[in-house]
Amino acid sequence: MFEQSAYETIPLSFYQGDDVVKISRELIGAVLFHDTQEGLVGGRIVETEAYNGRTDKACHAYHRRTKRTEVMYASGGRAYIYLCYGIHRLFNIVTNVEGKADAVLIRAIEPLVGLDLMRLRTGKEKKEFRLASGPGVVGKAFGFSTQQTSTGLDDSIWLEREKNTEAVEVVVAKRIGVDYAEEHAELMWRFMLKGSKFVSRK
DNA sequence: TCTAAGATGGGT
DNA sequence: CCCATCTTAGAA
Repeated sequence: MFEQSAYETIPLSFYQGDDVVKISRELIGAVLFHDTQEGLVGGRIVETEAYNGRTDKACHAYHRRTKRTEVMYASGGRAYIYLCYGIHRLFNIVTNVEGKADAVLIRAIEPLVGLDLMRLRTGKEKKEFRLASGPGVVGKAFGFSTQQTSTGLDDSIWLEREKNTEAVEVVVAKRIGVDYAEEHAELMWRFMLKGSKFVSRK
């Protein structure tokens, strides 16, 4: 469960670090919130992927700077939300300093707050461990829209972490759905909370 | 302008 | 395996 007093909001400075792979790993166990008129939802991040604009063929911003990816070039601590396959809204956290296009894709979440609202958004029959077990359903359960891209993570969308950082066991793996990235598809840049049943299915 | 393809998910 | 669905990037 979520014991509020044991958590603190992650400051924007955290996201401005220069190692997106390290940040991706450190975000495992953090709690993501989204407050809307419909209500508050929140949950523990159990799966992430790192994308690096300068060295990574899988990254949308690899050797290009377009209208869609412009937000990735901003300083860390904003949302990058885009439409995938014309259907899904994928939520990313922009990292690094201005000019460096890095981001962390949030792939799966363990629901903690606002489960009824998540079920309303994703479909009544949803099992709890499938409510946000994939980047597409994370976007759906949390009610993200592409218009929120570039929103700062210090307002209606924010993250919290435990004050006394406990050792979190993290599993490392290849990223999903990036076969087009050739040799970079092999990078072990996906991170999961060890033993979590809330991760995306294979 | 035109078009192919995509950091997916759910159903058959 | 198949397909929904629509923006975006890059080509023409």
